[in-house]
Amino acid sequence: MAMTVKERVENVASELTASERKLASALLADYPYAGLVSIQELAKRAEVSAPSITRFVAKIGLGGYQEFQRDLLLELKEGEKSPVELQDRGGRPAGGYLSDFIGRATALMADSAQAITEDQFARICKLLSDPQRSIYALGGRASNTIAFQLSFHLRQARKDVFHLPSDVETWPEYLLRMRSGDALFIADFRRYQTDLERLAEKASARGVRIVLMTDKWLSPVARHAAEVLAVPIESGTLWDTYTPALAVIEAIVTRIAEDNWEQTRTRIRAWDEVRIKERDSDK
Amino acid sequence: MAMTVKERVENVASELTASERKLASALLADYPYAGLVSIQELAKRAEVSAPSITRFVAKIGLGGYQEFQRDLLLELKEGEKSPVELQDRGGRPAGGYLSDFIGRATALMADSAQAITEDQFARICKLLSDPQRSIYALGGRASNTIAFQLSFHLRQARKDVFHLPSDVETWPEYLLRMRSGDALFIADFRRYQTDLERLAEKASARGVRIVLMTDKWLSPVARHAAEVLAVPIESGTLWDTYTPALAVIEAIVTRIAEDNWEQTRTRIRAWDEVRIKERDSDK
DNA sequence: GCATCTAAGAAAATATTTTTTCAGTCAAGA
DNA sequence: TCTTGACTGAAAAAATATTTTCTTAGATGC
Repeated sequence: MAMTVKERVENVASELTASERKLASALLADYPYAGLVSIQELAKRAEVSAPSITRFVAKIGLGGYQEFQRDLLLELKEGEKSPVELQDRGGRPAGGYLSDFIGRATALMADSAQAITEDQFARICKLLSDPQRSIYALGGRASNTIAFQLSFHLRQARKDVFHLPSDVETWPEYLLRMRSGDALFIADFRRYQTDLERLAEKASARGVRIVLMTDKWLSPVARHAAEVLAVPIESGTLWDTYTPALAVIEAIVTRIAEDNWEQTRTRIRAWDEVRIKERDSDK
Repeated sequence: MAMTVKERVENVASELTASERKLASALLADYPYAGLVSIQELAKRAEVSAPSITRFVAKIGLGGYQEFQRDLLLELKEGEKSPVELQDRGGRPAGGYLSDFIGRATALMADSAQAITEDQFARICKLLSDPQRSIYALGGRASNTIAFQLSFHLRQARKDVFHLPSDVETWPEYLLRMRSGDALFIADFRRYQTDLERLAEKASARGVRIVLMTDKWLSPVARHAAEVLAVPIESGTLWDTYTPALAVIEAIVTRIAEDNWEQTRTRIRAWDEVRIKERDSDK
């Protein structure tokens, strides 16, 4: 599938029949959108019959109209990404490595604001700040640090925040402690961990509301989740970045801290005092 | 068709059910392409049933899945033509809390590319990838997670990476192990921890090269550091964000992984194998 | 002018997709 | 604890899309 549809058409251009040429013109005139409608509509627009299209598609070496459309769609998706997004948005194309990387991350982050509605954001903040519920959090191997950022800051704003250790052995203990209505925050990006799905399943069975942060391919945990935060991350590539995920998490904890400012301040102060006392007693 | 599909989704966001929200996330995470596949495929990807999609489409005020796809296609076609409009639509200036927050973070991140020269970046990458040296890392209370991101990924690309525990008591042990020429990565943002400065001082005395990541007010650790990465962070405010710091760290580890790709791949594979074996023996 | 062949569309057959119906499940409230 | 109501997905039904078959029209060579 190294060939684009357009290339395929050009390759066979010389051996096309009259109506096939008509079709090719119509397709190339509004490429690739013309090919993304139903075969009948395309037939009408190109003023040929549907069977001619089927034959045409076979002629350019594709298995059928569906495959043809799938290919066009993939091209479209790819095309959008590389030339436009990577160069245009990322700023200096000839910049250095660092500014290049940061350019990409910046673009992705801007996207993440789009991918999550304010409504969902508000709902999740409300859920995680509800003092009636206990909050449990954890993440996958690489994303655990991100999840930890959430529990760390959340702990400053409210009580009953628990971060599950990575060690699977300890999970049952936490599971038993979870009560219906509690919330479990899970960050899981590719490559997904089956451990997490099992955990989610059991927690979900106990009536725990699961908030999942994942990438666009959706972790299997999504099956059990009440809320899915899908952040746009080029997860799985060497060019990974978790910055959009971090930004969303920071937005959540900041919002919660703001809304419960009095309480947060009190908690931080109390916490500081304990820390200072401990240190003094060390001396 | 004055409304885009995305707008429609946002309009009804508050009255969506659990699986509809899941669907909305999946759609927005890969908008609009996610919606251009068959209803069944979308159902599979979003982990909901096809009927739920039909109901969802009706809920956002469209006549059916076909109409939904037609609209998405039209948007795509339009959007391609005028990038200006796309930008206009996307970045609501009067957006909500989340987009506001992300907007700030994005701006800060763009700045951070400016604040660090490519030269310094390259120097640090070289230092941290040098197999002759051992690498030690840690961070302050809040920034430890960020530092951890560095040691976690660095560990995949090379040997001899150690993350110091938060517990001060254990530090002397690590200090004694450090040798002249080793590198110590410290992340320290306001409010600074005096612990860290003492650690830096002792390490520095042993000939350890210290790389400091801090904010523009410069942690006291800077005194002993060979390299200071000052990332623009509104540290100390309620509106904190570590995203620029994370971006820089990710850029560093990505660069190092790329430069030592063969080795990194080998290490990751070996690592995976051990993990899988462990899991198997659990059974 | 006739036979023959290719190409194209109509219609039928097939495959696929979309929608509706319906029964089970789960959470919230009495 | 029980009831109620809303949500959900499995399965069936309906609609639609795609492909195949078959017939006709037109071109070409004899």
